[in-house]
Amino acid sequence: MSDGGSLPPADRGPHGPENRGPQRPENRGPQRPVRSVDVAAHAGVSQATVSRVLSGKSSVSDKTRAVVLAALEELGYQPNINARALKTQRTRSIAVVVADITNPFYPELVEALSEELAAEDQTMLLWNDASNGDDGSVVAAMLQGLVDGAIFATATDDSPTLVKARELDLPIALVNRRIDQSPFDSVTSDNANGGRIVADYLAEHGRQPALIAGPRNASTSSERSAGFLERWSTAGHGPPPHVRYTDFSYDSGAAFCADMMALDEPPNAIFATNDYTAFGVLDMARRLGVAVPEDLWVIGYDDIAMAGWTSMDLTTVRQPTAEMAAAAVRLLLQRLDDRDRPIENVKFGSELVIRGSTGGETSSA
Amino acid sequence: MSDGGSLPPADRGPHGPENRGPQRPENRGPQRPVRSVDVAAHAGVSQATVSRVLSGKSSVSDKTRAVVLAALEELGYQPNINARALKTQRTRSIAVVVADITNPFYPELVEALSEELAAEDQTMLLWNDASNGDDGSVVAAMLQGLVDGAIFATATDDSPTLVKARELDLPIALVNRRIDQSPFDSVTSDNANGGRIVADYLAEHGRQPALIAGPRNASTSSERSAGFLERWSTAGHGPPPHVRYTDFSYDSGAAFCADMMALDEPPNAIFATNDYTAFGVLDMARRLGVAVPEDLWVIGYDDIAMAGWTSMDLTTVRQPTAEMAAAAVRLLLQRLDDRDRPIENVKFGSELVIRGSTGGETSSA
DNA sequence: ACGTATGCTGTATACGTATACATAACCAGA
DNA sequence: TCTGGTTATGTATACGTATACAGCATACGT
Repeated sequence: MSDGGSLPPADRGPHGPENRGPQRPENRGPQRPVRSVDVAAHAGVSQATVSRVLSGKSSVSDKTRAVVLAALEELGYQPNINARALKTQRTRSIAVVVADITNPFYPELVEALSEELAAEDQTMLLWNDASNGDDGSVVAAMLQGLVDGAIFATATDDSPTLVKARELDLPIALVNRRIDQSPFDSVTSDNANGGRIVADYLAEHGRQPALIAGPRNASTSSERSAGFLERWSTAGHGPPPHVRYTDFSYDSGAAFCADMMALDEPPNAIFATNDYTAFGVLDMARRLGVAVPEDLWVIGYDDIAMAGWTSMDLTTVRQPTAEMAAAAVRLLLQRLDDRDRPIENVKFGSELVIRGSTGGETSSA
Repeated sequence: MSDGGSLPPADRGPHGPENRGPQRPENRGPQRPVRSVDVAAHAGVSQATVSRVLSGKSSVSDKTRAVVLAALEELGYQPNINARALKTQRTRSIAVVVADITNPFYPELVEALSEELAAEDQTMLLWNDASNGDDGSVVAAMLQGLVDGAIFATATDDSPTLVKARELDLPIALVNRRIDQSPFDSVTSDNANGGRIVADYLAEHGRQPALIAGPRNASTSSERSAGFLERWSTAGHGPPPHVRYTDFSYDSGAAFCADMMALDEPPNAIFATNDYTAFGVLDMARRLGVAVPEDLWVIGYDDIAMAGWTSMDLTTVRQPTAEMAAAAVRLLLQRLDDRDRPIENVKFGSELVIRGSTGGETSSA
């Protein structure tokens, strides 16, 4: 004990000398936070012992533990996250990267991720970034120790960020989309099979579809359309469909639908590789007076909540968003614990959900 | 100089003695991050000088600055955020608290907040929490130094979190909703006037409306409905409307519409205090075969993107979400710079946007 | 009795940065 | 030439925590 006494805070405030005198009833601004050393003084132990009680990793006698716990409670101790992170090199924060939070699929995914992370006592930092973090900010955040790892929901095959992250061997998990030859843990659903299911379903009912997909460098888009097109051609379901690769937006769906309906021989079904785009298709059909499903079947992918709305009533392929989010969080946290574990690629099943935007049941299970 | 030499890293790795020998082409795991002291050694200056160059707050000779900048670049230096935060007591991180990210109004708001914060070089931590952070996690995050401040998008009058935050005088800004006698900076739109506009518009066209609002403890809900109801009664627009206070959900809108249509004398207009709920109203009308706008006018509030979709085509009151987000960020950052500045309550105007869910223009400007 | 193992606790230190303080170099004015 | 004031830089320290290390007490075996 070199410094006098053992009173908790003292005159450490920014106000100068003393804070004595009659206490004002007003708030005097934010008090100086109480530190573990204050708790230690209050409990009559060393700071190290307080730290040991907090971490629980080291042995402390029951009596001491009780005293410390009481002091923690009484002083309302809150650990300084930054000091802890500096010392441990762990933040318990995870970045979640999403390209477009206004696409309603992502709020659902983000909500699930958020819950899973909270359950693991992790904090979520949300990157809503059209460039997918390709400004380098996500990598920087990891290198700067802002976050321990990142979950990418909208990875693209050619993402510079992921190239750099791979070089630096940063802990990253992909969810929803994966990338080729991925050196990253990933959680996806069986997109190719989802595409096949749709192809079979449409062929079974003698429909001649068109396809609107997202960009080719997104696995959700490429796998769903590849599965769909491959099945369509190899199974001899009919003449090749019109195909367009764009983005995943509502507007693109609307534009595609308008273009298709303007053809001499318009398709009588449109498969969109995501629900949000399918809504654009539906809305344009509505505007053009094209009857759904009589004259046009519409199928989406994801089964977001809005797909079940009366106004949409969209047949779609469901993927288990919540389970996928949980798996992604699990994979990332496991990797943080063991950087050398083998890469794991989890794939969930997917399932056709038939609603009013198409006209018939399917015979296959 | 007490420690030998001035080589950057050295044998600080977890691998033991030396890292010499023929370099392996494989990645050797994440390299030890380079610290300011490494940069200093590389540049032949002291760590303090590197820090001065980085902060720019202190004078450094042009020559030294150039050398340091070159070293920073060459070594790919990234500052350790936690160490910096520990020293400065500033994180440059802001919590954004939202009750339900799947309500499509919030992704739009969050996106705007995210952009504004990024422009100010702040990181956004998203709290998606049905309890509005009332588990205490947001307050804890601030006390623990995880974030410098917080923006609440879904404040409620009786929120324990805000009570505690007030006691602790934590830097918080409210956006979208405000609370009574607010000791917090806030940014809202003129909700009461929005309600009045809707009342006048409906009366002008001889409609007899019902009202579905969110909870009473949300200012958006209470102010919009109060403005609406007060104007309706004081202007002698007609008999008092049916009113229900629930949550802001789609399902509540649908349920309310069903209940209203089951009345002996159903209203021929429904005003919902938010778009998301109005969609539920619209969808139930569609399901029940009630013609909109012929038999039922529907009006929402917020003018989210979906309100403009063909399937919704919803008349609504627009509030300037992006501007509000920008103002909220500005207020919070100003408060962080000066904790004693007077509370500021910014209020934006709002404007009726007439679409197909109602049948006529308005005569008032 | 001794020595050794074990459990508990305190002391000292490190994490990486920002900055107060000291000091040296330089320059202008007399 | 000396003095006083800048400017530029280095040295030392603090932020709050976790933990290696050492020391002490107790328990246990012989």
